[in-house]
Amino acid sequence: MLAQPLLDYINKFVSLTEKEQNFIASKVVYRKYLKGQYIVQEGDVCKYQGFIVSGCTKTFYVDDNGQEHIIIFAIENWWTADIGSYITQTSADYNVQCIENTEMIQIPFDVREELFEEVPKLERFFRMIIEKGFIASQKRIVRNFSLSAKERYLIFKQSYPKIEKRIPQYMLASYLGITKEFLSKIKSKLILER
Amino acid sequence: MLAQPLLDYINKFVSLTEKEQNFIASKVVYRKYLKGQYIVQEGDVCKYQGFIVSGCTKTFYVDDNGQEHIIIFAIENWWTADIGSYITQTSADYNVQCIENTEMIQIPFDVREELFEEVPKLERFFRMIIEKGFIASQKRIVRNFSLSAKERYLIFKQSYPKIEKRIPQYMLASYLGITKEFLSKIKSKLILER
DNA sequence: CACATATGTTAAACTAGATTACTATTATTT
DNA sequence: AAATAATAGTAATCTAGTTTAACATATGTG
Repeated sequence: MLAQPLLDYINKFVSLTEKEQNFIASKVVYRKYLKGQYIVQEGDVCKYQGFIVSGCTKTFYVDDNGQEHIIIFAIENWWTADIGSYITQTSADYNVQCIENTEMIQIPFDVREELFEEVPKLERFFRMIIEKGFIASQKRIVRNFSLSAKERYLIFKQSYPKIEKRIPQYMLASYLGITKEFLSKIKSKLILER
Repeated sequence: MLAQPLLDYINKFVSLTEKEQNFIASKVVYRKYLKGQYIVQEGDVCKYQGFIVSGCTKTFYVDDNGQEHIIIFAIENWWTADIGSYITQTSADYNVQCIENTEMIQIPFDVREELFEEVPKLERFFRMIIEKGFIASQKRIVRNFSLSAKERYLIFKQSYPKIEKRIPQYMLASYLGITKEFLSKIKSKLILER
């Protein structure tokens, strides 16, 4: 079944009955996107929270000077959305774009409440998922304040070696909050140091 | 009743029955702290999630150079804890300290599951609360990347005028991720510009 | 294949913000 | 009221990271 990867994932946190699994499977949407396609565009309302089955997305923000700032990458078994826009159904601040061909299982906003009502365990599941996200987000704020760009680069490399190999350097620079030129400098220095 | 401010707050998100309110009230702990007291210390396990009735706390991190980085302030009707430590019951990365005499209503970790079991609505409530926190945290990451220190200062002033008036400037500088000297420079420039 | 478009590197000049160090106010305590 | 500690301001010098601009190398695409 197309929803299986999502059900497997949820079952790691709460245990679903057969019936609950079928209900969830009947409400979610399996969908494929091509590299370059947008899942959310700034200004639109984010209609789906997406669970990535395969592929990779970037969530980014374009500032007043036209500069792109990548907030987060997402790969297999991660969630992706403009969560602020999705939850409050207001216009999105961020863009979500596929940087590889991507298969997702989406939870449309208009079935969300229905899912919670029919499967209250999902309240718990999503609470746990978002707790994880919040903790990671706070850690990132601290790191951005207390670590140098070089240290942040090394931590990213160590934490997400899979992602580092899949994305172009200029996107990583954007995620780290530095220019691509400076990332290039960091890398060449690190090679010399070895 | 001492738990009333918390019950009122929860009732804004989900509606509790009399019985549920009594149950919650019987499980939470009302407590007073003096200015300067620690609620959580780095290395300890965070035992409580606290709802502030009155007062003000700062959550901060001390980096390898001994520098203090304030992650967040909390005032009346806000929650405070090292949420990562509390949820996973592992040792805290952060310190939470009162910067005013503070009254709190605390949810001890060891009654948390019991509360969720007896009042499943709380799963929903805490999901909603943490969603809000996560969205704010993401916004802060974006701002730190795309805005200058001056802009961040002006946004803080505008967003939390109450907090700005209650805290010393050097703590605000720490929260903004700059030195107190540079904040002083920003402020004097702003005065000249007017 | 050739041409375009996306990606990566290097280096010089520049700037936001840090560091250091000294002075000026406020609070708090005795 | 004097003394001490906590808070705030100023200014010179320094540095991590930016900007600009030129060049190099992939990778696709008609």
